[in-house]
Amino acid sequence: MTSARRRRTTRRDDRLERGIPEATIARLPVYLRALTALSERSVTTASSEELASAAGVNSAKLRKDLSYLGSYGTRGVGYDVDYLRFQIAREIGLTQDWPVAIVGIGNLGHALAGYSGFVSRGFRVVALLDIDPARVGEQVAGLTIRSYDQLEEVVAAHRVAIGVIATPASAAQDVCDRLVAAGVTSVLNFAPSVLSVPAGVDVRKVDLSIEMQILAYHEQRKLLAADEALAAQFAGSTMESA
Amino acid sequence: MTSARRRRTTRRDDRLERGIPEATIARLPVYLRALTALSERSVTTASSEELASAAGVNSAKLRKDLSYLGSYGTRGVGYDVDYLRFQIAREIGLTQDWPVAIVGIGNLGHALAGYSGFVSRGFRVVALLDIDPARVGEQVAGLTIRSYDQLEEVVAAHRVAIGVIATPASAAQDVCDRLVAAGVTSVLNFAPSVLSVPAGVDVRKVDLSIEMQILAYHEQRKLLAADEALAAQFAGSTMESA
DNA sequence: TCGATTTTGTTCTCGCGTTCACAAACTCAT
DNA sequence: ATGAGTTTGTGAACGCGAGAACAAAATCGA
Repeated sequence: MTSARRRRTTRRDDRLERGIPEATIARLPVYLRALTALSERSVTTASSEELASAAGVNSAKLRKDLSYLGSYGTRGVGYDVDYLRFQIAREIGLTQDWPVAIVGIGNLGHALAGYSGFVSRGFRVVALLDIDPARVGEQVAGLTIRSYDQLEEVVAAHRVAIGVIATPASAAQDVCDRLVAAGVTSVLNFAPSVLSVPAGVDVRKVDLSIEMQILAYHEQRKLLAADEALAAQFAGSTMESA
Repeated sequence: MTSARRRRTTRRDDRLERGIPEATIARLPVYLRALTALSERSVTTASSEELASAAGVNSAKLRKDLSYLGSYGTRGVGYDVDYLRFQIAREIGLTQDWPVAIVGIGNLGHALAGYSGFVSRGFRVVALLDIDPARVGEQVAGLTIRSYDQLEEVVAAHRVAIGVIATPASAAQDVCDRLVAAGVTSVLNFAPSVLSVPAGVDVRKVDLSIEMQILAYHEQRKLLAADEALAAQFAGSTMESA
């Protein structure tokens, strides 16, 4: 039976079983965005070179990435924009509906609840939860904020698989534990804290200030480099006069 | 002169000249956060093992990362929390003040303007800019929203080196061009678009929906894996009965 | 039908980052 | 003072991802 099932082992089969490299997965949404933009401009076909420049990557990398999904291009022609778009969307899982719950409706939670990038990609915010009784009942982005106590109820009722944490750091681990216990298996964490979760649960962290700090480091290096160049120039002139 | 300056070439000197690996830079803010948390709990000393678990990384990696900065630990003891904290902050450039301008004060811009993680790390939001005349003049997080027209003026007046783009994708490149022309050399982009900038300008992108899509991919794989396990079980039982 | 041209899919090589493992260096108890 | 016990800092091995380069496959014109 095993041999019958594996009679034709293509690269695609291989990759679906062994998994697509994480680095590739992280770029697929970018390609998807580029394809959507092209499609909106009524472009029907695009070469790897065109797509790559639209996505801001190297064309060899793009072709290799796409080859993990299968052979969806035509040599001598390029890729059919809409067809490839669908294939990538299917691969990521955007052709199905993902109910999402957001916990912590402060400034950031507010912004996330109204973020159009979610809705347009198969994500559906089904619940907003906050611990502050003063906020419960408030309308945000067409939803009513519910009590934190109803977390388990909401997760079960909507079969929520993805939870978003937008609380202060101090509350994040508790929220995470309750989400996981209620059945959530993927967590997107905006709180600046390290979460520990059981095996089988995925956590991704978005830290707004970390990105800023990385920029600060490079910015500082630019200043230092400019200083050194100036100092070297000055040292050179004193050497000459000495 | 060159030999006099380089009489003692330590690893630290090397790394400061050749630069610290990007992957390490990206983790330094995480270590910083962990150290701050320890300091607040009045912990004065921490081993690489303790620090690593607080930061959610492997201890060998943490030690190697820290070794790029210099030898700030004591063998047999560990790291002095406050001392190491200061060294990392200095390395990243957080001991100085970074004026920041935010362009696009929608939901997300609002959240960013009020984000405490910025202020507490040497970042100072000095200006909020929006193109919508209806919003200009509004008070957000203690600042008055100013007109997009004043961008150049504001950047020059406050010597803004870091610009944050929180506009829709369609406006992002234009905003970026104007920021760069005005003197900004680091851009943090929250808009879902690929920005092109001249050499010497750093861009970092934060895309809220990409992280979500990566989670969706893994979530889908979990479902597929569960399906396959079920199918295999079923196939096994039919084989037996056949 | 055939050759020229274009563009994909894949192989190969190289470099970076992660991890292991251990010597060097420090503390502490006796 | 010395040995036992810790913990850092780093050399070495390894694995993954990036990019170059090319063979395979498709189109198109004659």
